Amino acid sequence: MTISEVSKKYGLSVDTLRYYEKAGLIPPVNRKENGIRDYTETDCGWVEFIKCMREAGLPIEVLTQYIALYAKGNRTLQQRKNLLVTERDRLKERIEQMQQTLKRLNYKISVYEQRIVACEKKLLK
Amino acid sequence: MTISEVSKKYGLSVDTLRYYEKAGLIPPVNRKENGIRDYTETDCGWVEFIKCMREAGLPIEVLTQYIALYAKGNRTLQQRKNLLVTERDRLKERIEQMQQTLKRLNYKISVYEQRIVACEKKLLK
DNA sequence: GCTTGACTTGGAGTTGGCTCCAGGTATTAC
DNA sequence: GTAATACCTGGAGCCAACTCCAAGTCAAGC
Repeated sequence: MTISEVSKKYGLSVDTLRYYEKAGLIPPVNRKENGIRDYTETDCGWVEFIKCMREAGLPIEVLTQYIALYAKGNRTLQQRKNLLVTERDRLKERIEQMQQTLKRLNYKISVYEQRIVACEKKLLK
Repeated sequence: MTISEVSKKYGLSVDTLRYYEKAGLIPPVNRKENGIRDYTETDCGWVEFIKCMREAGLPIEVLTQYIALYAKGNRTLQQRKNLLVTERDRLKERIEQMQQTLKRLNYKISVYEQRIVACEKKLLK
């Protein structure tokens, strides 16, 4: 799979895909003899994973670390797990806070609705 | 209340507080004759509100718009409500996606736990 | 009356995360 | 064979959101 196909498939620009690889967010992508990227299923899997994690707000630095640990093989299982736990907890926190804010926005909107109705009544008098 | 007191109270740097005001994220803060900021309860309320919205990821530009509409008075009620509804919907979307990612991380962590246990067993043999 | 410390401003600098560009190579289409 | 197209690289540029800095004002304490 070429880079532009992967780009379309996941909605990431080719620049972003190359950037992710250079930055070590995904393991080095398979190449053809001429040096052109030829994404395997596995490569695509990484792209999808990283896209998902980035969208949830995990910082690039952390993901880079994760991939670096992954590259070191089985002896980093525990460290990788710890990293994921830390990020999971962070994410949970953020979600909870955002849920509070969602409630607040909903309440604020309902107050606006009441005020708008009240305003309209006034105008009709 | 001085800017440094507000800074401590809400955990925002004084630079950020001034930046927020200059950028129009909060309405102009009350001043003493000598030009020094003297935050009223109302000013503090705005700071708290904006802090909350920023933490939930609402962009500065949107919040600036909201404040600009607010400054125009009652005739912008509907527009302000619309803006809040848009942002509420966006936020809801983001939360749902993050919840998916949270699940995924939890699953991934559980797989790691199994693999770590398996590894330890192997070593004990 | 002079130092200290908290405030003021405008503007420059930084960070994270892309995004764009110039210059080059390789394959395909005519 | 040459033009178009898709890829490559290193590095510069850009945007959002702060963060820092220099130069100045002012009140309080010694």
